[in-house]
Amino acid sequence: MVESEAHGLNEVFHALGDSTRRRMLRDLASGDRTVGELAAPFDISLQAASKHIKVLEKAGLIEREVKWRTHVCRLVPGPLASAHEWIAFYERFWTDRLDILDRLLRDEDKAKDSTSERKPEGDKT
Amino acid sequence: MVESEAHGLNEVFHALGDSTRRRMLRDLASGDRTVGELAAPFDISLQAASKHIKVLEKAGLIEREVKWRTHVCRLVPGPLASAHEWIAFYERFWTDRLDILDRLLRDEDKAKDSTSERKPEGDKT
DNA sequence: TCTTCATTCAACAAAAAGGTTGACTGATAA
DNA sequence: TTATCAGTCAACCTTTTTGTTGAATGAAGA
Repeated sequence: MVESEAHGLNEVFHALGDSTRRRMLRDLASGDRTVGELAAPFDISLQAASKHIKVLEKAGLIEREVKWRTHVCRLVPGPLASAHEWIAFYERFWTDRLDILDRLLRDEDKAKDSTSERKPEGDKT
Repeated sequence: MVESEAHGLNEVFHALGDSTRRRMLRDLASGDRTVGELAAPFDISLQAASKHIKVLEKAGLIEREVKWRTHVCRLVPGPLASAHEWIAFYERFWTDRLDILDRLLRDEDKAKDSTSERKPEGDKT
């Protein structure tokens, strides 16, 4: 799992790496939207918005249903779940690590009090 | 919360949108690594790898401790947690939506058998 | 028939991303 | 003293991204 699913993750994370697109997803979370509706909040051309939508589509995050002249977009949950899993895995991984580190440091502090050098790790304003 | 934290998210998601960098994070999850060690698995120049590392650093995903000539890199959990939260929020949101949609469609199927067209939609905002 | 309208397509420009090579750094080992 | 060695910095190139404007589409409505 760890890295074998590199296929879609590039596209998904890339799609999420832009606030315009994240905003579009937010709007879509409230209900389906046409291309024009998705584009409306932004101060960019419809064509530019259309490209953003295509990025989301390519990442598989949304689908569109073409009802003649209007294209209705809708969220697709799958790919976000992959990204979610990826992050969850690593987050857990290094949360554990930090936990262990923390315990080690505490033990160390307890064992020897002042030896050679301390390695604070938890103070930087 | 929803979109006010757009600041670091762009950088974090962008950093995650590249498999080289994700692989570096994976390696870092097993323990701290020098720049050279992080670069080793890849068939790119050290300088290119150094740039990737800087992207991770700019996103706040890693920190480095410079021990004279060698730079030791270490994971930082915070930013990934933000990304995690962002995704978790939306995932829940539209999982719920799909759930509701599913129920609506099932009810609709049950109520009227064949009418004209479904038009789910249950929201505003 | 002719206009309308939502959207894409095409061509272009500017900026960012990702890669390369070459030069620099400066304590330490020889 | 001099070479080494990990890593950065700088300049450069190519590809991708993001935006622009202008034109095409083609059913529906006048």
